[in-house]
Amino acid sequence: MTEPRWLTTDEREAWLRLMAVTMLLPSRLEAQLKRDAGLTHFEYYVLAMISESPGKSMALTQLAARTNASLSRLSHVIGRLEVQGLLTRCASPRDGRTSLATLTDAGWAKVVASAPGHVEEVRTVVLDPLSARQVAQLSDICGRLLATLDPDHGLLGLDSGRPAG
Amino acid sequence: MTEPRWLTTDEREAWLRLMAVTMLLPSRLEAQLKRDAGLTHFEYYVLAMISESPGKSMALTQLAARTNASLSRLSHVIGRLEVQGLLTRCASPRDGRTSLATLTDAGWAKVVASAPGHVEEVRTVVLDPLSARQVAQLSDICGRLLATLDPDHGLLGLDSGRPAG
DNA sequence: GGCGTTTACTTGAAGCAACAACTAAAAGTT
DNA sequence: AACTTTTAGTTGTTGCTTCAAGTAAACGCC
Repeated sequence: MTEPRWLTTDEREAWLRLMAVTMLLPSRLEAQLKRDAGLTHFEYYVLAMISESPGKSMALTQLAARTNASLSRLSHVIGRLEVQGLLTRCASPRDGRTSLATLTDAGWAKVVASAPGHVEEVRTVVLDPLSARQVAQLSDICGRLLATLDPDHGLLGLDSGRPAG
Repeated sequence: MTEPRWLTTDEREAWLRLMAVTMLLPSRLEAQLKRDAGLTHFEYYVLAMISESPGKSMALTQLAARTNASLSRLSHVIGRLEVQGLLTRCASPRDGRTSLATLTDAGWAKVVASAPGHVEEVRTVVLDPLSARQVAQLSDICGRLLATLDPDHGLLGLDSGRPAG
C-alpha cells in the first residue's frame, strides 16, 4: 500500500471539529425532541416531511429519499407511528405498489406542537453562536460537501420540486 | 406558547444542508470502514484513540469522554473488541475501580492497516471538495458550535493535554 | 398475452445502542 | 473506625437499525 497523504495540522483540526459536531449535534436534537415531544429525531423528521407535502401525504419511496432512510427502516418506523395514531397507511389509487403515509389530525397537531421547540433548539446550538457571515459560509461549505455526499440531492428534495424543512 | 422565531430562508438553507451532512457523513465513513476493515466507525475511533495514548492503554472513563460514549456503550464495545483479540482489559494498579483497555499487537496492526483508507475517505468527502480558506472557515465555525455542544472540550481531548485524531 | 425484470414495499432475524439497575472501590464525613 | 457519597465499571433488557429474504404490482418486450 502506497504512503497515504496524511492530514496537515489545520486539516486535522478542522476534521476533528467537524466530526465532534456530527457526533454531538444529533444527540442534542434527539434529547430535546425525546424530552419535549416523545419523538426520536428521525420520527419528527418523517412527520415534518409529510406535513409539508401537499395533502399531508407521501409515498414511502419519496419519503425515504428525503429522510435518507432505507425502505425497510421507514416501513418499521411508519408502522410505529401508525400504531401511535399519528398517520395512516393506504394504498395509492394510481399504483398498487406504492403505499401512501398520510398524517392524521393528531399527527399534524404533533408536528405543530413540537416544531417551535425544535426550531428553538436549532437556533441555540447552531444559528445563534454564528455570525450571519458564518451562516452563509456554512451553507456554502455544506453545499460543496453535499455534491459528493448526495449527488442527486435527494435529501434536499430538489428533484421533486418541493422545499424541505 | 409564544410565537417562535422562525428561520429565515438563508438560515433554513444552511440548517438543512448541515443536517444533510450530519446524516450522510457518518454512513459514508461507516460504509468504508465496514467494507475495508470490518470495523464500525465507533470501533475504529475507539482503537484510534487508544493507539495515540502513551502505552497504547487508556482508562474507560477517559476513553468514554473522548469518544462521546456512555460507559455502558463503551463497556459493551470493549467487550466485543476484546473477543476479537484487538485489545485486553486489565485492572489499574493504582485504582482498583478503573480498568485499562490496552491494544494488543493485532489491535495496533488493525489501526495501522485501516487508517490510510479512512484518511483517504475523509479527504475525498470533506477536505478535497473545499478550498483551504473554506477548511479554515469550517474549523472556526465548528469551533464556535462546540463551545455550546461540548463546553468542556471532552471530545477534543484538551483537558487531558493530549491531541486527538 | 405470457414472461422476465424492475419497482415498491413488507417481514423476520440479528446486531448495536440507550436505559436502568447493580457491584465494587475510593474518598469524604463525623 | 463506621458510614455515606462519589466514582468507575458491568450487566441485562428493551428498542431501533440493518440486513437478508420474500411478496406483489407494474413495466418491458417479443
